[in-house]
Amino acid sequence: MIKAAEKSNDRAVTQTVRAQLALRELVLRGELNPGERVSELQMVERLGVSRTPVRMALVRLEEEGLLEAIPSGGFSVKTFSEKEVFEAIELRGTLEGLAARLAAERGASRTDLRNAADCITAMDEVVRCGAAEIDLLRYVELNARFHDILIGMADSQVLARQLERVSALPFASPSALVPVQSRSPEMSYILSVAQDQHHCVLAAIERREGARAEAIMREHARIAHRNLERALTNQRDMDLVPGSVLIKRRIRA
Amino acid sequence: MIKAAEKSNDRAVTQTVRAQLALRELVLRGELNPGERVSELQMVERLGVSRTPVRMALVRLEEEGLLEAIPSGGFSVKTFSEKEVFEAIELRGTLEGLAARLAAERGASRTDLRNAADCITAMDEVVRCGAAEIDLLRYVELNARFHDILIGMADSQVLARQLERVSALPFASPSALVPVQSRSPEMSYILSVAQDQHHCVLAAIERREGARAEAIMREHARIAHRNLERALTNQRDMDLVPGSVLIKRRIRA
DNA sequence: CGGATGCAGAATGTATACAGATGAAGCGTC
DNA sequence: GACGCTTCATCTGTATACATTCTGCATCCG
Repeated sequence: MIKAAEKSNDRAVTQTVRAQLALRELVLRGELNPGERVSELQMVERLGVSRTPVRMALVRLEEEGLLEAIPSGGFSVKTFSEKEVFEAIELRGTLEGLAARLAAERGASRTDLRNAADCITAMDEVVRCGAAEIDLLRYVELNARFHDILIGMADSQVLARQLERVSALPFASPSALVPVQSRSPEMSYILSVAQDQHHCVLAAIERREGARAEAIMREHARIAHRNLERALTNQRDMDLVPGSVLIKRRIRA
Repeated sequence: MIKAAEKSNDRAVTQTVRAQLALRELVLRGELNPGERVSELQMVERLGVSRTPVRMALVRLEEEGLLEAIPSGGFSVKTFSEKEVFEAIELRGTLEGLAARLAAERGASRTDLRNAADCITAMDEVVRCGAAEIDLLRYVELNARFHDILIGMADSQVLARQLERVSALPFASPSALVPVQSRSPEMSYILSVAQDQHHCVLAAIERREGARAEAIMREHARIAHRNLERALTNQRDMDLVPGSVLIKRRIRA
């Protein structure tokens, strides 16, 4: 993936985009201290592009929510309280709920329904494996695809755009917290619950049951809630949470 | 280069911010043809700042949703279908519903509750006037304030930020479509319904009735829905809709 | 000893020059 | 007369120079 990008970086990919991707990576990997100012000149020498693309990237990452404007000028790496992370997940659940309801009320296309069904079937196969043998990476990939298809079924550019913004916060994206489950003894139990919700929401959409579809997606997001709670109490599980370095942790007993 | 008058005017306001405000105004007033490319150099001579601030403003307005990136480079004025406008309003309703629910579940502060109550009381006075004498401008102002207070009661930066984004689309903001009512014979009727919803949502929040508060705010947004439908069928009412020039209208019988 | 002031360094905001690319218009040929 | 090619103008993307502002530290005064 990255190789392909580098391969064609001479033409299609502008310096601005490259700077944006590289900067995001730096922020998410915690190589820039949270709360600290992001110096343009330092980024110039670190990313190998001039100030103009760096500035563009900074502005875009601020809009994306990963950076914060400093009143006196410039940007700093944003930090998130535990409360904010929970709220971001809740927000995603609400928006995905809206997407599911719209899909149900408007009616999804046959191809969308079939794609979603195929996706669920593939996940069924992954989950059916013994707990020790589960291909979590594949599950994460399929899960992300299912959520994308769902958003597509709502057929709303406006909503899709907003959901993109929420999911830009790495810990709020649909499958961000799935890996945390891998450390849990209840993993296969949680997975089958989540998977059942996938089945149910698709059934609800097919039957035009908007309210039910919405409710299921909201509850579905609450699984991420629970996973996050687990990660917050078990220090070592935080490694599995993307962008965890941005989360300003409270002291816990 | 900077004139003394402008310098004293606002030293704090950067050229970028000025360009952003001016450009947004140009777009919203329809002085830039929707769908057309926004030339940087033209904006330079029209806004009186150099290319750099213009570029910054363009990027920010794209993130804001008023402009659209052209694949080959540059930006164009975005157009919205009627469907998208309805969806934006629905989205705002959903998010405000979430805000109301959070406010109810978490409990609002006494000062917030009192401010909201005061705001409603002031609106009551405006609405109580005879239909012919209503100070619509004041109602719009109070309405906007009430919605702001409500968002504040949810006490969620993440949610507030998202709502800001949705309301950036001018026709989706809470009181954008109120003026359309002024041309309606049912104005005072609609106003009192909306006002009753204000009363009810506040009561629900006070009593910690989250589900009810959420449902009310969703339905509250549907009033904007109805106003928009009116404006779309009555050509002349479209003048009252902010940013109406961006709406790509379908042919209607 | 503490606080204020002034200076130096750096960082940002802004302007502009340059290069590659894109799109259109005009000319030539079939 | 139409189609295609070439050329040119214009635009964006990028780099860099300049000016103003902010920050941090050291020094000086109360």
